[in-house]
Amino acid sequence: MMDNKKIRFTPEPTLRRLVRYLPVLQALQNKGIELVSSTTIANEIVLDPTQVRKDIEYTGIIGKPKTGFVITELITAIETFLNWNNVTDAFLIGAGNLGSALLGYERFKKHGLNIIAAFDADPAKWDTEIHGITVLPLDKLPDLAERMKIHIGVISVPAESAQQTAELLIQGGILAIWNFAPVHLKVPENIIVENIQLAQSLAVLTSRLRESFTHDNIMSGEQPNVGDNILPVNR
Amino acid sequence: MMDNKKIRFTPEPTLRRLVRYLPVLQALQNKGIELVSSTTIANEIVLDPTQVRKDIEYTGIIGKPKTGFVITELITAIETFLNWNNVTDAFLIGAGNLGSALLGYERFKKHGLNIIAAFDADPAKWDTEIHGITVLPLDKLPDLAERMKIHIGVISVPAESAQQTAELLIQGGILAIWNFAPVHLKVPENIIVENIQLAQSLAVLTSRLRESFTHDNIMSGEQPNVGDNILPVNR
DNA sequence: TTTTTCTCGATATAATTTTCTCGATATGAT
DNA sequence: ATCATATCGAGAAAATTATATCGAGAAAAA
Repeated sequence: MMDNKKIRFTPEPTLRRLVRYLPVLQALQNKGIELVSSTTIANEIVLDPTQVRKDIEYTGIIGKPKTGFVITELITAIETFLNWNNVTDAFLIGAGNLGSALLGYERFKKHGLNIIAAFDADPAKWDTEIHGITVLPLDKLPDLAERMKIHIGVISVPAESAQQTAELLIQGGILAIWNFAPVHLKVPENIIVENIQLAQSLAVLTSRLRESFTHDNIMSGEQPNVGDNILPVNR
Repeated sequence: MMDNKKIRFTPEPTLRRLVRYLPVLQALQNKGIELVSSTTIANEIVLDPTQVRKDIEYTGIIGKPKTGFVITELITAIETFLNWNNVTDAFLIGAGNLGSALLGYERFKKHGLNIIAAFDADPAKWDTEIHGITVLPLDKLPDLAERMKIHIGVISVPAESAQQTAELLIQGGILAIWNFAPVHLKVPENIIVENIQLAQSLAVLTSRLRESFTHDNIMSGEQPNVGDNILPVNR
């Protein structure tokens, strides 16, 4: 299939920063300001102005020397770039604690995601409504996904059933999966998977906390505890 | 103080990968296997073996040529490195949909986090229990945090009140914040903040989806839609 | 008008992270 | 005992990402 070898995607750090620029821009807009410089944005979120300009370059917007960027233009360009102006219908699977919370998140619609149905394996949940969204039997998923041309699936099932849920989604012709289950999904390479791994995030937090203690201890000359082995040993 | 200029933290990608090694190791352990090579781990999650070795190096564990690493040793070392063997008590603020879901997550205890109390500004929620955890009035937070020497705060309040919640936590002597609110918190630099930004994750997903469409279109010779400006323009 | 100042965007440099290469070593096979 | 093989860990190379430098253009001030 042609040489689809190496298509370059936008770097993830850039995408994440673009999201952070939006509230800054909106706040300025609310103050009635029409123009913004990369420096202003950078100051607001502690970043390098050059980096802000590089990120903005991806959206295709070009600024003017001395004045900067037109805020409305920039907001629209970022939202378009992120595909947030095309709201896509999605299915959610797993109407447990987390799934229910996600169903209640109105905000997702502003971010291009509209969850229109939920699925669960538990018959007790079938035909109930959670935040206005009906829970359906899991086995109806592939057929419905295909008929409704659903492209995004949100997985909030327990770890054990995540893989088979993913397969069900793929069977239904889904293109992208937002995965909240703490497992690495094995999927064909054309399927886009974006993970929310709470454990990973928590690991960063707890490690940093340990590291900050450790560094303090080193400074104050205290002994690290047994098992505290901390930094890579150079030998 | 002293010269705490540049203490090097473990790279975040390394921390995140270490978390992913754990289930692989546990699965092998459950099969009765005692030794593992970096290649085996790497194959399991589609990664470079050298990278696996580099990551493991941080934990202080050293392997043996030809045989690899002792699985039990490695698991313990990773968990210790992540500080998951020292379970830390924490407070959660904001007992809404998401907050409640988080309170129901038993798994966090295995990851070094034990949420022992929840706080909310809404009097209707005071003294109720969610997943066995009592919800307390928000204004009791700073005093209690200080007296109980709580080091971690989990913020799951709406965006508008996140900053003031953070300040309340800091006032109570908290050291680290796990922030689920969609805002960038402004905190003193010694405070550790780890964000779960659903919008950012979603942005990666929706962008990739757009990019994959766009690339397909390019290949099939179709015109991109108006406003699809996609890739950085080289001029 | 001319000068000053601010900011863009192109290019260059630096830092970080990932991947590759290779000698050393432990194990199992001959 | 010797050889073949798998694997480690150190260091080099490559790739990616972030930061710094600087000429040019636009606006405001002199």
